[in-house]
Amino acid sequence: MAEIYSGGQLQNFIDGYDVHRSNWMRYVNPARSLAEQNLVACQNGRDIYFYTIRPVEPKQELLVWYSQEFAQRLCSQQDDIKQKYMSADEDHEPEYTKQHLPQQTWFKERTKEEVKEERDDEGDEKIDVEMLERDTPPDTPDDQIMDFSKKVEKEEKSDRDPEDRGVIPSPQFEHREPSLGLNHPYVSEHHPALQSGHRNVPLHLHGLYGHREGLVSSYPLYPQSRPLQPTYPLIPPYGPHYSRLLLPSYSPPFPGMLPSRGSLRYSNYLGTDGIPYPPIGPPNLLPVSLPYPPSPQGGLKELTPNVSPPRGAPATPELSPLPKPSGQHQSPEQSPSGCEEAMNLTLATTKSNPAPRNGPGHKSLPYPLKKQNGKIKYECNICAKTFGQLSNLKVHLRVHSGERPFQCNLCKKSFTQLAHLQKHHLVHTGEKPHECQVCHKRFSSTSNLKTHLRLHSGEKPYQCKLCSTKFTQYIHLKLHRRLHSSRDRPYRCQLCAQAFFHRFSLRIHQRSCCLANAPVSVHIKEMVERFDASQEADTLTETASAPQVEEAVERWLARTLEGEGKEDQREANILLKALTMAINAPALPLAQSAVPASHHSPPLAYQERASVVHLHKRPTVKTEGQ
DNA sequence: CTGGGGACGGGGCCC
DNA sequence: TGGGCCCCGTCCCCA
Repeated sequence: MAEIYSGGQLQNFIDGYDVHRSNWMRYVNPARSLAEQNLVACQNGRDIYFYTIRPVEPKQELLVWYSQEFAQRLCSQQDDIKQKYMSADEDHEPEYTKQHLPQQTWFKERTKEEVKEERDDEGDEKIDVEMLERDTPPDTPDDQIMDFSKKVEKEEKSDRDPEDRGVIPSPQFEHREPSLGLNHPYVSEHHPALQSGHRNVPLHLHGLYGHREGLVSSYPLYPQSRPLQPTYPLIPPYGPHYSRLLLPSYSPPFPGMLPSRGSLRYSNYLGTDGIPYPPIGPPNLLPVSLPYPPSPQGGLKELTPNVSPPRGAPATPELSPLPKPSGQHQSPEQSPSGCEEAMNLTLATTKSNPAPRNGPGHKSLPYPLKKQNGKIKYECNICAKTFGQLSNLKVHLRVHSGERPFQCNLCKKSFTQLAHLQKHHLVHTGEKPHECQVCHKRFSSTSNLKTHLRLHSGEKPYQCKLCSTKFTQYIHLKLHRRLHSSRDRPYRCQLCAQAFFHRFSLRIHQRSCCLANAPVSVHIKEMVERFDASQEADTLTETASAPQVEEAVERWLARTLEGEGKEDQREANILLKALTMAINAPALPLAQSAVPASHHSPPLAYQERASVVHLHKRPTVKTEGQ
């Protein structure tokens, strides 16, 4: 039997005593061990459901696992029940005595006697249903739970013969079929709302997670729309099959994602809100289908959380973050009873302080605060970077700590942010949500789409400052820059150590800038450098005459400033004159290079105009160093 | 070598 | 407080 609570009030109970009114669920055996379990009972609204936590092969017995302690508690509660009967409301006491007292002893009597007659292969514990007290909104849509049934139905078509006790074909878990819930045996005919005799039944077989555990009060934390949560400590942390088959409607969107770095510690992730896993991404990002390779981590041991997730946490931890590297582990194997111990650990970890954090960024909490422009800034104590919000800083700290809590189970890549993992998953799904409105080519990210759009707009924001070649992507500029740096520049200035590809470039450099007033000749110096690396300069021989160099400079300037505005063209002409003067200036003996620059300054006007050219550079063009 | 696309990292900001 | 979304930037691969 099971009690159904809503809003903390007992609404009804489900009694599977009468075999003629009960359905198959009353016959499901308890598992003898956690590993044997393949069913979990849960409450949705007024109904109790079983759902599978691992694939169930044909003819395989369905087993709901209950802990030893739970069974003992159930038995010990019989005394409590009797006492409650004695003190029950007078209006109902007679009916209880008449109608329900036999059911109180049912657990003991039936499990040891009646059931023995019905079944040959029984264990000692005979508990049909786990009692849950989930305060599920009555209007919770059915499709919010157990959508996996549809998948299962496709995969397994097997016998639905109710007489085939314990060997329950998966389709029988189809939640849309009312006859498959545990409510069916009795509630339809004996619903307390319809039968006054069943109201306020003082049964308190609360089970593992009754009020005495102090956990029920956390349920209202879940939003109304949040679907049913499984009874967590009864759910072993199985691998991929588990995540695929279970409650996908509120499972993470990408079943392939399993935290696999070490063992799971939900308490670390839960924080204070009790929400056991990250919200699901937008529906349009859900993969249509996913390959589902078996977990390379193997079986239960590797995937078993060392600390059970808090009650109400989902059965699917795929998108839960990986454990922080600093926590202490305790595997279920270490505990006398993995389930109960896990529950206790959960309680302890959720109530106490989280595990201390190690590593950089975690030492000097609380985070240092700065005030900038009247706003509080949170400063990273590693790199001194400031953030407007503490949450941003916390995410940032993962950069220093190396923590990458979100791991893709398909390729084992891990990420610092869930969003990155979600974006990454598009690699596996092949989904490309972003479409170019011009050519309708699709891209997986907005960034890549934006880069692509430059092809249509002609925008080339990255420009080489040496040869003025423009690129649509920065990486192209960087690769291009290697061309300049990889070549030998044999002609080096004795004054500033700047080297040039061409002798005439060095000559222009020395006559125009190195010997000129430094503040105003910087741009000239840069222009000479760019010209030196240009294709126009490459076409010249080292013995080129001054007019030839002048002509090359003219061509280069024209090409460089092609498409620029009139103002830039005018400035280019002035710059050309400055360079031309330098080209045609008499050769300076090297000894004169030591002469103070002011003695050899080019006309001031030229230098000033050159600076103007620099100012008129288009801001959208990013050259090196910008 | 250039150009194009894919993938990913980091951070800002809103809710 | 943390998730979600968005943006920018960077790197890699390949034609």
